[in-house]
Amino acid sequence: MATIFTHLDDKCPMVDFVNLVSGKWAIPILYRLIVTDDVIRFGALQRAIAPITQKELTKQLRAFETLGLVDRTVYPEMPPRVEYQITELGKTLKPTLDSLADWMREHREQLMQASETNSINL
Amino acid sequence: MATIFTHLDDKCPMVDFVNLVSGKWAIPILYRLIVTDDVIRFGALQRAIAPITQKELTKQLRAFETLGLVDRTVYPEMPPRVEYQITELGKTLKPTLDSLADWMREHREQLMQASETNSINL
DNA sequence: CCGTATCCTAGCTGATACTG
DNA sequence: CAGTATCAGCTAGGATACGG
Repeated sequence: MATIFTHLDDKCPMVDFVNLVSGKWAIPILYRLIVTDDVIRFGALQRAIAPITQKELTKQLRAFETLGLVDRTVYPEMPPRVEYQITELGKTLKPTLDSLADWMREHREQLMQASETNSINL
Repeated sequence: MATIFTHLDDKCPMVDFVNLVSGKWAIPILYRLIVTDDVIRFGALQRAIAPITQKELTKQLRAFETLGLVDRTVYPEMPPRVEYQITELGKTLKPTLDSLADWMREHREQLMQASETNSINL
C-alpha cells in the first residue's frame, strides 16, 4: 500500500496525496463509495469498480479504514456479510471527486482520440 | 504508461481516468505544471516534484504530450534545454486539482495521525 | 542538462484453493 | 460471501550509470 512517509514533509500537497492515498484503484473506490452514499457490500462494490481483483479491493479498503476514510462493519452470519460506507471525513472529498468525474466525462473522447492517433502502446 | 483500453467502455469515469492518466506521479506533475502556468525546464520541474526520478518524469511527460495535456519544446543547444508547459486542455483540470490540493492541505495532519496511530506498514 | 539503458525491487493481476 | 493464502507472471517504479 506504499503510504511512504519519507519526503512527506515537502511542500507539495499532491506528493503528500499520492503517498497517503496510493494505489491504482484508490480514487475509483473512494468515488464509488461516495456516490453510493450508503452502506454497500464487498461483492457489490467489486462489481461496481470492475475489473478490480478481490485482493486489491481488500487491501485498499483496509488502508482507507486505517486512514478513517471508510467504515467497515462485519456481520457474523453465515454466509458472512461485510458492509462498507464512506465516513464523514471521506465525504469531504465529494466535491473534488465529482469535479474529476465531470472532467473525465467531458474530455474522455478527446483524450482517447489523442492517445490513439498518436499511437501509444496498447 | 499503462493506458489500457480494455474495460475503458465501462460506466465509471474514474476507471477511465486511472487508465488514461495513470502512474503514481501523474497528478503531482500536472498540478505543478498548472500552478507554474508558464514554461518550466525539466530540471526545475523535477526538483519541484521531488523525489521523482528522472526516468519516471520523462515517461509521464511523454504520455501527457501524447494526450495533448502538455507541450514540449526542445532547444538544440549545448547543454540542451527542454521546456514544458501545460496546454489549454490541461488547464481545464485546474479547478479540480486546486480542490484536491486544498483538501490535502486541510486534512493532511488528520490523515497522517490516523495512519500513525493505527500503525500501517512503513 | 536531458534523456536513455540497465538492473533490481515493489506493486498489481490471474488463477486457484481453502476457511468461517 | 468475504476473505486469506499461494504461486506465477507481468508491469510500474527506483537506483545508478552513461552518452549526446
